[in-house]
Amino acid sequence: MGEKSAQKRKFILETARKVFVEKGYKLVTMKDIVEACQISRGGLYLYFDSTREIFQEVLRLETEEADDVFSGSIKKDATTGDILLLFLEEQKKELLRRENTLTQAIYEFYFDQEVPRKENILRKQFDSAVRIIQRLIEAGVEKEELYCEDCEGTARNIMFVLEGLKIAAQTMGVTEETVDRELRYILHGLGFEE
Amino acid sequence: MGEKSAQKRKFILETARKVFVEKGYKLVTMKDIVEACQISRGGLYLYFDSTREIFQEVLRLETEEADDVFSGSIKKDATTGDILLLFLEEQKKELLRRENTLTQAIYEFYFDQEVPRKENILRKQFDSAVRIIQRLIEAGVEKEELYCEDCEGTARNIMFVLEGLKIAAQTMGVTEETVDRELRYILHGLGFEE
Amino acid sequence: MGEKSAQKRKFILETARKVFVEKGYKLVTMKDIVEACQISRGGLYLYFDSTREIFQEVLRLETEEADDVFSGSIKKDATTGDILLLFLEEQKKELLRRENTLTQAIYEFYFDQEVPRKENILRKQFDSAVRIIQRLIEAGVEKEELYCEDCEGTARNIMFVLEGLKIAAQTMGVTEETVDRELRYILHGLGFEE
Amino acid sequence: MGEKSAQKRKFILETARKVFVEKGYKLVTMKDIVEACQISRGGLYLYFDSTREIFQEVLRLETEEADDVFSGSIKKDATTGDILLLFLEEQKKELLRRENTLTQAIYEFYFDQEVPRKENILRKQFDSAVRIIQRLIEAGVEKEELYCEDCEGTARNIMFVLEGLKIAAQTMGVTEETVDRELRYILHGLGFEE
DNA sequence: CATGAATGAGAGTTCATTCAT
DNA sequence: GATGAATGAACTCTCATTCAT
Repeated sequence: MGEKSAQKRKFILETARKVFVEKGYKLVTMKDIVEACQISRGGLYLYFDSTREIFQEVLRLETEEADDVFSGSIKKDATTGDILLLFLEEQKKELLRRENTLTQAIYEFYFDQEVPRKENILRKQFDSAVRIIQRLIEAGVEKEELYCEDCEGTARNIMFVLEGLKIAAQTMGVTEETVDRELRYILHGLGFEE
Repeated sequence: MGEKSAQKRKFILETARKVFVEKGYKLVTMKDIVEACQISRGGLYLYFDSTREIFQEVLRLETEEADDVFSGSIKKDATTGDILLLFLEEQKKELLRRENTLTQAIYEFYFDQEVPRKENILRKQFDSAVRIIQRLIEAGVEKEELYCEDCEGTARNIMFVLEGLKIAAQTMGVTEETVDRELRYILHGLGFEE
Repeated sequence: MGEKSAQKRKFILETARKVFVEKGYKLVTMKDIVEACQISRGGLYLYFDSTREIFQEVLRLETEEADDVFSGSIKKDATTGDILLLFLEEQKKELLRRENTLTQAIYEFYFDQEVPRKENILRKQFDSAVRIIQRLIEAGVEKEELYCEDCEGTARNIMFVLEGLKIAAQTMGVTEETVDRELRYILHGLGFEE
Repeated sequence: MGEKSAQKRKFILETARKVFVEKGYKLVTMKDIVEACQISRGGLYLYFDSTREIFQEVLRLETEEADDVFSGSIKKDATTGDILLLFLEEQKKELLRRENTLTQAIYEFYFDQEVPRKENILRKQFDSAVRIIQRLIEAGVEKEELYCEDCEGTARNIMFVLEGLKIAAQTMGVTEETVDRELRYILHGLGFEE
């Protein structure tokens, strides 16, 4: 595939992303994507064979960028607590966003697939987030900003709460207050004084 | 559309439930259900007009039974801690079950729908569970079996963790140890000694 | 078939008539009639086997009554011209009525069927009307109220104009003025002074 | 829906025309047309969305051609009376034709539709025919070939007679003699000597 | 590479007709 | 007689996928 192709491929993925944001994963058809991209029906097949393949690529792009964003926010110099707060704030924003989010599509995708554990991006991101939080907490404990008995357990617990909030936000609706209250609960458990 | 044979209606709903367990919500077709029920194409339409309608009925049955189960387990005489343990054990079983669970279908259904907050069964069940856990904890605190500063907050937090575990189980896979570890973490936070 | 049946049969035909008035002939289904009658699906088949059969019966009733009406209006004592006027007035009313008329259904029915000439009610009515008009004109000529060279030809011509007006009313729309103008044209041709 | 192949579009319309000739308008299905055209089920939908749309296009073609034919026959040099005769002869042929005529379908179509007066092709053709006949008669009167008091009224009357003959031909059957007699009646009224 | 017409499988839906009760 | 549940054929419409250009 030449250079031009790479560009078009990118364009398709970006456009398809919008479709997935709009309709989730399961009900998206090749036709939907063709129409969104305004390309020819056959043209799409030159690049991808199925919505599954397209979604996987969309997901790959998504997570690559996500990693960038993450490391970006961490590079800033700040106290450990600040970083943790920043991270949680970021999660909150993501959580509450109803537009432009792939969340539902991602869940639907993983409902459908028997993805080998190792290749499961959702899992990889979850585990990586746990590790980061754990390190943040450990750093905070060291500096005596935070209190924590079982840093790994706490980190994991936080992530499960965030997952719980995320799915709740998508299925039952969750207000900003609810999220704030949960975050406060978590921080309080860490001996964090606002 | 009258009630026709209540028995057949029931049969259809039970059979459709299996289909939803198998395929989730979004990709289930009337044809899938017709075939699973081994009834005629037109026959299904005597009872229901759409998969949406069928799913809602399946859901109603499901939650009615769920309520029964819940109150059933509470009737037993036991210490507060035991009841809480029992409840969490129940949740764990439910969580880890990959067969015969409507979880994915329910999530997909609520992804799709703009359900008014008050009619959102998922939400109602969540809120009701929070209240029950809260009462259990309060009872435990009174009997000095448990320790807790903010019972309502803790109850809600527990439920979000459970939600997080549930969606994680469906999308990234979660082992029994992971669930146990999480439950232990929660119980530990309540000053519960195993 | 007992008495009760005859009554129900009548009821079905009267109700079916409304359906044919509403939808024409070709697109009426047995279901339409069942629903309009509020009887059971199977019940209708005890009386009739098809919409075709039902329509034929409706038509029979219709024309029987029509004959009555016709002879009724003729019984009055009046000058020949008055009777002719009365007849044309009646036709005009019928022509312009868009509600409660079987006209379209009848046309559709005869489009569909290869009805033997002798059994064709439309034709029988047409011919009978021609004869009546002819006699009226002849009577008028005798009394020197009217002028006419070829009474049969004129009578037939009048009927074709009326048919033309009728179909035009159903397909292109025809105003009262248009009908009046035509009737005046006809009467003028007969030397009729208003 | 683009224009796709104009040729195939044309082919579909021509084939569909035959179907409408055969079955009228109301009972024609997309399937009928698909089968007549021997194209694929989905293929037809690339060109048209409904039988209604197809019929409208068929009708458009039909009337365009009709206009051509009409102006064609008028271009010939001939006495006014000859042209009128020619026109009526044409109508007669059309009237008596039981094959290859859209007449029934057109009537059924207009039964079904609430077509705005201005867009009603049937009406437009009727009105246009009235004007043409009127002009022919006027020309004939001028040349003293014909006699006529109210040329417009007569023209309209002729058209209603023709309409009456047309619908009679489709519903009760009309012999050639009947038509001839009627035409003779009309011509006689115009002082036309055969 | 790219297009878009064409195909045919498959899902939705309606209804005539039958039949057990 | 009467009911209405049940069946299955027939239609509508959509879309994944292919292929000639």
